Amino acid sequence: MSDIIVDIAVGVSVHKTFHYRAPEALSNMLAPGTRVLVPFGSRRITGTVLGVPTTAVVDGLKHIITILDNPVSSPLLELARWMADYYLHPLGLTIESLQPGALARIRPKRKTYVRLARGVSRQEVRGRKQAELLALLSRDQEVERGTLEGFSSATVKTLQEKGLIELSERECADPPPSMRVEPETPPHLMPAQADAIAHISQAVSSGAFHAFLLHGVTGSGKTEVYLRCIERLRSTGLGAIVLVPEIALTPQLLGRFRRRFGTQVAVLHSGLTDRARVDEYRRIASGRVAVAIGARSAVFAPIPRLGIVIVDEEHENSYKQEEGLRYHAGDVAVMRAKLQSAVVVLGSATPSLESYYNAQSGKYTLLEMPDRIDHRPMPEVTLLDLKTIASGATFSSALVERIDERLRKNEQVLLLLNRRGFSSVLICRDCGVALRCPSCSVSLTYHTTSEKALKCHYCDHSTAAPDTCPSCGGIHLRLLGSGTQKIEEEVQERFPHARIARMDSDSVKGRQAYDRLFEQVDRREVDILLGTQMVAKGHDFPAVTLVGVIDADVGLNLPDLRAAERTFQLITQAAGRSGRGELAGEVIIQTMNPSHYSLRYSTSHDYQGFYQEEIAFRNELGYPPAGRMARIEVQSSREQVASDAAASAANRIKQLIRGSNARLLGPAPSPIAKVRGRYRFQLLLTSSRRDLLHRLAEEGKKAAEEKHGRTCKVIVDVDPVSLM
DNA sequence: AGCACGCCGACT
DNA sequence: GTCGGCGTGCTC
Repeated sequence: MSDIIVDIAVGVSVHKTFHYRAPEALSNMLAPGTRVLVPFGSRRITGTVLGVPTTAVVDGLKHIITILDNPVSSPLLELARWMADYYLHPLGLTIESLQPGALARIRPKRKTYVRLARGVSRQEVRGRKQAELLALLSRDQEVERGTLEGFSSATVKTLQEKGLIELSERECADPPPSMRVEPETPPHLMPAQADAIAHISQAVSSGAFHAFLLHGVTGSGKTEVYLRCIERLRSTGLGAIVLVPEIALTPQLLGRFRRRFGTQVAVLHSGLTDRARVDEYRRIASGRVAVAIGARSAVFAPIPRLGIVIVDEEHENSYKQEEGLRYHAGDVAVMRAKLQSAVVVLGSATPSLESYYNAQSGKYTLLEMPDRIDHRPMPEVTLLDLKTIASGATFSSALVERIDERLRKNEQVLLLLNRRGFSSVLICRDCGVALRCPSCSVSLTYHTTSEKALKCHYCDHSTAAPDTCPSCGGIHLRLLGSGTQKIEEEVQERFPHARIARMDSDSVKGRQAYDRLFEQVDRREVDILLGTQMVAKGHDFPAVTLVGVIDADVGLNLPDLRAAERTFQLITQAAGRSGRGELAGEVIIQTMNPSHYSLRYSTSHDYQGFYQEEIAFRNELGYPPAGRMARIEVQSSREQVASDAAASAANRIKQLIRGSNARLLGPAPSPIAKVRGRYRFQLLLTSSRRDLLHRLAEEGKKAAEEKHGRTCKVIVDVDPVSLM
C-alpha cells in the first residue's frame, strides 16, 4: 500500500510547516488536529496534523513515528491558527500552548471494575465470602476493585476463574474528591441583574455569537449573574468557561461555584500538579464538566460544546501573557466564542478602555448594573491632599482618626500601598549615589524580612544591605520611600492593640498562605489588612468599612500610556472593597495630585466621566483603543548590538511606512533599559489598520534579526499591555 | 528552539 | 596534538 503525505505544524519555533509520509491505512486516523510524533533533524518532536497538502515535493520525506492521543478539536485548531496569525507566533508552538505540557506524558488513571458475568444465571458457590461478593454485585451492578474492602484477591480471582464475575479495566470516571457541597439558596435578584441574565440567556439560546460587556459597579452582584447564566445553560447540555485573574481564584469564589454546580466544576490554576492538571483537562474534554474555571490559560479548556465564556474582571492585566505567545485571554475568549457560535461576557466595574470602546461602537452589547445589591450605598470617598500635611508623614490625622474609630467599633480596615518592600531606595547622603541592581537599571529595594536585604524587583538579585556606601565609603546611608513593610511597622506602632496582617507577594508566598490569610480576614481575626494591589482585587470582605489609600500617586507618573487608566482602576477597585456588608463604607485617598482626573472620577464613582476624558487623549495620539499598537523589543547583553538592531528595524519600517497612516515611535531604550543584564530597546507602532501593523512589525523584526542574527533577541508584542 | 557542523584558544 | 568555545544554518 502506498503512503499519503500530511502537512504538519511542528512544535518548534519555525514559521513554516513540514510534510511527512504516513501509511495510507492510517489516513482516517490523521484528521486535522491529530497530534503526532515525528523525526525532526536528529530529534523526535511533537507536531499537529493540519491536513493534506495540495502540492508537495515527494522526495526525502520522513515518516510519522506515532500518533498521539488527545487531538486538538477543530474549533481549537481554528483558534490556534487565528492566534498564530494575530500574535505572529509559530503555529506549531501556538498549538502546543493550548494543551497542558504534560498531557502527552501522563496517561489517564485506570481502575479495575468488577461486575457479574453476563448471561450467567445465579449459581451457588461454596465460599461464604464468594457468596457475599456475588450478592453485593447483584445489588450494585458494578464496583470499583479498590473499594471492595474485606474481599481478598483470592475470592475475586476464584470467582473470575469460575466465570461468574468479570473484571474490566478502564479510565476512571470519578470526579476528584470534592469539598462538602451544601447547595446554597441563591439570593434574590436586583432588576438590573435579572435584566442582564435575560439578555445573556436569550443570546445563548439563539445559538449565535454575541459579545456582552457587563459593566457593574463593585458590589453589584456580577458573580450571581454569571452563576445564573450558567445554570440556565446546563439544561441544554452546553458547557461554560469562566476566566478569573489568578489572584481571584480564592476559596470564596470557588466555594460559590462548587455550591451551585458541585462536582461539575473543573478548576485549573497554577498550583495544580501536572497529574492533577492533566486529569482535570481530560475530565473537561470528556464532556462530564459543566463549568471550567481558571486563570488565563483556561480560555483553552476543551469544553466540547461551548455555550458561554465569561471573563471576570476583564480589565486585569494578568490576562495578558507577557512571554512567549503574548496573547490576551480576553481577546482570545471573544474569538473562541465567535468560532464556536457561543456567547462571551466581559465583566468589570472598571472596564478596560478597549472593551468600553467596543461597547460604544456596537461591537459588544453594553449591560449596565449601576447599583449595589440590596441598594447598599456606594462608599463615600474623600481625597486628602498630602501637600497640606507635614512632609514625611505617612498618615494624615484624618486617616488616623478614621482608623481609630473603626477599631473601636470592631470593624475592619483595609489599607492599600502599591509598593512592596520596606524602602524603595537606599541612598548615600555623602555622595548622593543610590544603590542599584548590577544587572537591571533600577534601584534596589530595602527589605526587612528575615535579614536586612537589598532586593531587585526585576531579577532575583539580593545582597545584604551594606553599612557603608560602596561608592564613597560614607556611613550616612538613608532610606527613602516607604513600602508595605515599613507601613506595617508604622501601623503597629500607632495602633498597638490592632491585629495587623500584611498581604503582598513577599508575605504571601504560594496559594496556601494566600487562602489562609483570606480565611483569617473572613473570621475577623484581622483588624487591619495592609497590602499592595493584591488587597484590592475582587474580594468580598463584608466587615470592611474603611479603605485607606496611603499613596495614590504610586504608578501615576510612570511613562506608560495606561498610567491614568491603571490608577483609576486600582483606586476604584480598592474603594469598592468598602461597605459591601450591612454597614456603610468610607474611603480615604491620600495623594499629592488631588486634582488628577483619574482620582477625581474615582472619587465620584464616575466611570463614564473617566472614559470620556481618557478616550479623548487616546484619540488625539492614536493610542489604543483609538488606534492599534504593536511593540518590537530588541534585547541583547551588549548595548550597542541592541541599539543597532533596533535602529535597523526602525529604518526598514520608516521606508515601508511612507504614505500610510501608521506611525513609528522610537527606537528608544525601554523605560527600564536593562533587565537581568540585558539591554532593551523598543519601537512602538501605531496604525488604524491591523494588517499594515502586522506587516510592519514582521518586517521590523526581520530587519533587526538580519542585522544581528543570534546575538540579540527580537520580540513582537501585538496589542502590548506593558510598555516598560 | 535545539542540535550539528565548523573554525580558533589553553590543556592532558 | 585534542577538548570545547559559541557563531550560523537547517530541520519534511
